[in-house]
Amino acid sequence: MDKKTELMPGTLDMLILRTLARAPLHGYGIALSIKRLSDDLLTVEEGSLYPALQRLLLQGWVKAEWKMTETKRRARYYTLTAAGRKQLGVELTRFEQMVAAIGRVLQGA
Amino acid sequence: MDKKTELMPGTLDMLILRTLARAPLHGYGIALSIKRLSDDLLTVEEGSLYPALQRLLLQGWVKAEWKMTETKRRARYYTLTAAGRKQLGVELTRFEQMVAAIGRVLQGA
DNA sequence: GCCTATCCATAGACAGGCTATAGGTGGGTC
DNA sequence: GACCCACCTATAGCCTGTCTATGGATAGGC
Repeated sequence: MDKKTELMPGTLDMLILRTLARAPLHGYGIALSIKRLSDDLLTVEEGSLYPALQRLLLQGWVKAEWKMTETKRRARYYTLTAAGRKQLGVELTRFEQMVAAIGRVLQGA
Repeated sequence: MDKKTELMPGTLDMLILRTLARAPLHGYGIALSIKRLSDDLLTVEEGSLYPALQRLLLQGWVKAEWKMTETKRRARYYTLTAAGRKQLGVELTRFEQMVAAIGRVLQGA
């Protein structure tokens, strides 16, 4: 009955890449950043986040290394690669096109 | 390698409801309408369209009846119900919120 | 007689997000 | 000392939704 998705399917990779384009971050930090910037409207569940990060690693769009956080915890920091930056561009363009196209259909030109 | 989706997942039901809000149509006509209004950017495959229509029927958001087209063909016309109109509103609101939220994340407020 | 556009519909594959679960640490409170 | 909260990673299995691949049928044009 209730459509409960907390994300727009297909946009998660783009959101992660965009977040990492600002600065390297660990998974938890990425989720927090997205949540905060969206005023709590977008919530990235762990079960979505980590598989997504695995995908991005496999594609070579991000790389990862273990570091210590400021709070002295072990955490895996993800960094955008050059390919990742390029991919981000592709996805941004596609997203904007899609939204524009949907807008035209909704509008009923 | 190639992200090939012709639609933004999760938006199809909304697009169909919006299309039917203008006038009752058969499946093929719905697909054409969306394709044209979006300047061919959004293509609704049959394998997506008919399952979607079944969903909408089950939810009671549209009803269907067999009629003849202007070109003398048997075709199943779908009409928006009151509940469907309400649902369309819900989905439109949600979509706009989502897009706005994503925009904020991309922007990096 | 054939081809294209029009029309319906389903089965099965597949991607991606969600639920549920599991485990570990630093720092504060009672 | 026991406990809880915030922090942090990760996986298995489910579910929803879209795509691919089929299958079938008819009207009209060439």
